[in-house]
Amino acid sequence: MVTVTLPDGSSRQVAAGTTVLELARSIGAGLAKATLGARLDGAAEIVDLRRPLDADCSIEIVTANSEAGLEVIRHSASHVMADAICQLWPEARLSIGPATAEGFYYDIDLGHKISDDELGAIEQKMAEIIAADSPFERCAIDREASLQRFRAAGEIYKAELIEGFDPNDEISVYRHGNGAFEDLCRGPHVPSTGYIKAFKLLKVAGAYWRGDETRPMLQRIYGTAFNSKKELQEHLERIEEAKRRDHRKLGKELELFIFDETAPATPFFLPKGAFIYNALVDFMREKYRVYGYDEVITPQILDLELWKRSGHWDKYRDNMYFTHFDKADFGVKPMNCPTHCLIFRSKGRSYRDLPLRIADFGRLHRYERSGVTAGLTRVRSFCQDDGHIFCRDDQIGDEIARVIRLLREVYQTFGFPDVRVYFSTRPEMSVGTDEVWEKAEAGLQRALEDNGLDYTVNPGDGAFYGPKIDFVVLDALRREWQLGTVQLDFNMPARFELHYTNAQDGRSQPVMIHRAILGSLERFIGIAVEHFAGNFPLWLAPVQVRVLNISEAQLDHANRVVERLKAEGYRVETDFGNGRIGGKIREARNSRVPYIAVIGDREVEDGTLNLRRRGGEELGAKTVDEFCALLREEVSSRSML
RNA sequence: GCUGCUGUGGCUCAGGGGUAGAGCACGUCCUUGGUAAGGACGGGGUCGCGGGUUCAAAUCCCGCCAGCAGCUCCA
Repeated sequence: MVTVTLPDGSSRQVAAGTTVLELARSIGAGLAKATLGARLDGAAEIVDLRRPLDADCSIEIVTANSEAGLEVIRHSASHVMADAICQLWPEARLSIGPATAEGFYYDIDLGHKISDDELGAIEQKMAEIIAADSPFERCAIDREASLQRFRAAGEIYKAELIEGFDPNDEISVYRHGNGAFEDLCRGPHVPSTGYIKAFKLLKVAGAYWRGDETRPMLQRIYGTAFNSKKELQEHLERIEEAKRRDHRKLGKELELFIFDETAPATPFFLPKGAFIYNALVDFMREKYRVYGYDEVITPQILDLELWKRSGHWDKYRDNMYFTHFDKADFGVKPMNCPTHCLIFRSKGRSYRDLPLRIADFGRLHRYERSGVTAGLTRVRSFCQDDGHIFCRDDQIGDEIARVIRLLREVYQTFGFPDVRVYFSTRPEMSVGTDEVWEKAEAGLQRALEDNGLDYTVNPGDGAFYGPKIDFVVLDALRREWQLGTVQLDFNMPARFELHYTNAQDGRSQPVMIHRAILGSLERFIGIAVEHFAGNFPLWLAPVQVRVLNISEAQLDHANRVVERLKAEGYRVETDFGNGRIGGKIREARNSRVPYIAVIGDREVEDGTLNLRRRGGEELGAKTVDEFCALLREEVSSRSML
């Protein structure tokens, strides 16, 4: 007998060798039916429901309704898809096919290029396999024998996978369709193909074998699966909603920005987009006054010597633009930090001057490989809400805490309450000694812990001059976006030989904290467009009010109202054309103006505006004074209404 | 950069070896209409760029450029 402990703390005695499924059945028939596998002793991996329980353990039964259960379903769906593809194209060679956060994919090597139009045929084949409801069978196999077999079958990817496995681990394959389909796999899988209730194939794209761009490119077929048709439908609708909110589409429709072939990956901000850009800068400047930053303006193009000193020539050259004139070479700045070091060095500094916080909205240029740019979220020219803090060693903790406070305050304003934190350590391409890096990494880690932040470590993902903390927010569609960053740097100050006079009248080297809150304004605007679906809060909306007339009879009055609103500082647009009110309302709504004000004879009569909010909410008649008071309050509170 | 796909009026897209189409937008006129599209008429495109095949290329082929979905890389 073995003792199994259930999540509620109770325990049961079962005969050794009892399977997970049998245990579930002993608890209840309903549970047994829903069981897909189990988590033993809190392990990350899930075991098969046919796994015998040989020793005492704690067990958590995994059902389809849990995240882990969904993963099992998706993983099984990827096998079914692979089976379908192999049936359609028997020459296909399989590599890997895992479940992902949103669905699953399978990377296959196939001479025939699968087009999106062929996904339907694959889905149909999958539906047949699912309808057959054939059991998934697990089978442990011998390492050497299986290597031979996979090699003989030309399954070079599977063979390579086996070669990489720990020789002590058991190797297994899963079969379904009465052995017609077999795939190297650790499992677990659903009991039979019929458990896959709702799936959909989404797209096909290229992916390098093992993510290595020097290795062959395989075809990756993406799909998703859910526990029910309803959940699948909801997921597909989320995808549609994301498409509707795409900032590239809305940016064009709302006339925020354009792109042109003559400047790849570099936006042209139209008046409305430029307004938002400037409003964000103004917003940060307001915060800077409170948080003690001094703004500077620094050169765009600097002598190559500077970039050699900073380390950019060595470690960042591939991302930089260069130019040549007056018999000298120059680099276009990809970062502001070196110029800020020059400012620090421009006069003698005392420990009393520290921390020195410098902010810069300078334009940066970074060469990005052609395939990686996208809309505003990845561009070649951008502006960060950049800042560098020069401080003493003993001020690091306070300064980072301050940045985190500022960051939270800013994210709150935009309705990004959930922030995920990533801690990135020394990358391969880096400057400085091990000792300095250890100190910097320890410093940041302490700051994370002192500020009570839960974080995930990204080993080797730091900047070339120092480790960093990245702040990732979740938008209205629960998608992750990286915004802020805090980087601790002992290297740049050393390379620029920065120093200040300490209290003992000696020389000390300052520490440099690189930080950005919004990240790049370009990316932030792109994210904000999608987050708000173009419905910017009043303070950020390029146009706040659109005034419509019913007929020409109200023109004089309407013009006076518009002048009054403009005089009060509001951004007002008019539609005094000869269309009908229904059409004007429709256009105003599509333009996502926060307030629509209608003026007809009635409003002229009693000196009011007939108002409705962007969402459709009718506010009825209000005097211009009342309306201004309402606007004033909504703007000053930066309401998210 | 790699794989696949795409490029036709301002926008969304149809067409496809024989002198370019729709809807929306735009302009003019009619209409002065009370909360999601009133009507009529009209202007506007060397079909991304360059080469090739052909009697003839927007259409087929090649190259380049740009964009899209991913991969790899990043704010």
